[in-house]
Amino acid sequence: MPREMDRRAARTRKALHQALLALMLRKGYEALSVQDIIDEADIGRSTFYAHYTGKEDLLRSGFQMLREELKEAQSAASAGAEASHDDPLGFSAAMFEHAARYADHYRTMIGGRGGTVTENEIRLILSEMVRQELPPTLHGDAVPRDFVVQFIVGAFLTTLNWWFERKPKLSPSQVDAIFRRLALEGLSQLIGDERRQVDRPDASRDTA
Amino acid sequence: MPREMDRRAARTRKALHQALLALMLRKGYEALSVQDIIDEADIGRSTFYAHYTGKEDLLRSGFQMLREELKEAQSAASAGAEASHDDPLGFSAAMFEHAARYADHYRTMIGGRGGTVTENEIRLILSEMVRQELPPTLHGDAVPRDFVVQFIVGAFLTTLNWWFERKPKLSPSQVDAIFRRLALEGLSQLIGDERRQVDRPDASRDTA
DNA sequence: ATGATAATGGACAGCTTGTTCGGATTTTCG
DNA sequence: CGAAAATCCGAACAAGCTGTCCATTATCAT
Repeated sequence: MPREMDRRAARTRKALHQALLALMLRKGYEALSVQDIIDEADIGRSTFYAHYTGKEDLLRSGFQMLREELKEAQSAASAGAEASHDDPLGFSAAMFEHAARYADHYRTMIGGRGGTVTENEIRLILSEMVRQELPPTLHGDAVPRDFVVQFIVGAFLTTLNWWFERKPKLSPSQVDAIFRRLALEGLSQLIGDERRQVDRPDASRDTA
Repeated sequence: MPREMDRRAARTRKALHQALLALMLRKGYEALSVQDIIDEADIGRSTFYAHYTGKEDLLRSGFQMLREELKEAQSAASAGAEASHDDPLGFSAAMFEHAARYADHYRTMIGGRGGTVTENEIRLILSEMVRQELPPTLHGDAVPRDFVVQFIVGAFLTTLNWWFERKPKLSPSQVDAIFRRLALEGLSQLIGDERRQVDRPDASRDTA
């Protein structure tokens, strides 16, 4: 791999990435043909195949950057609050921040537009992040560990999708609050179920 | 729509549905061509287009049956336990039973194999079911109603996918128990977070 | 500037799609 | 049973996409 890339190559790749992003927002990934991409980017056919093996390759390479940056955000977040195992979803705020900054990219990945490949990819990334944050032991063995991971990742994706589609005006921290409320405390509190009326921990733990 | 269908037409459609199911289990939906389907079903090209406008049409028509049966299962479940608003996820057990019976169908719809169309379709079906079961008012206005719906649907799908991919031996009721544990009570109880150690309601409510 | 290197655009064969025929076959109904 | 009606079939089509090849052109290092 060439550490420094020819300027032409760099420009070509950038153009392709931009074209892909724009088209995915418009038509979704699956409906896209290589033809569409090179038309949008105004790039020759063979040029495309000189750089990537197909649209999936192009897509994946686009993830690389996001993936690394997200990992950094996680590190930063769980380093700040060393209480990683105390608040195992502590990095959720950082994640929503990151999503807000790259809203367009996330939008293409999540919900209908993304398609199978994209969905899988982001699931893997998030899964690993969650797995790291999760404490080594869970109370009781009733709920398998890998299920918990999947559950959280699913909740992330659901939240992101709802955010972008329904309430794009909400700030990352607002979304994070809603997410945590539901994922951490569960549905019982929200739903009828008066009996359990939960003597809630009075929510005055610390700052908010 | 012909109330009674010509036997030949019925056979053709059945063959196409079976072919689609088999191929989706093998290769997934997106990767499928009409060519593959008619080869597998041993049906002429023009015959296919005489019945359906394309593979998506065929797919959707396959849902019809499942959709109706699932609705019935829901009705039955929430009729038995009239406490619909008391235990708003009371039909979850019925849903997992249904999924177990039509495991092959569900398997094609969920997780990688399904593709975008399928995923959307099942999301819609489940969303409506959940929306009906949800009580008219939620405690506090912190969490928007439609978000709760999406959250539950997402949890369903996550659970189904995990079940099929990782622990296909589990019984519907076992899966349901795990699901309810996480969705209703939330993560706090499972995860470190010793402080909140929840004075749990002693779980001796009534029958189980 | 000049040769070496790499990106580029256009053209190619192979495949899938969706449509349109006429003819063969099966079903339905009298 | 027998005829009319409906359905299936196979072939052939234009159009579109895919992935590869090669000659041309632009950039890089010296």
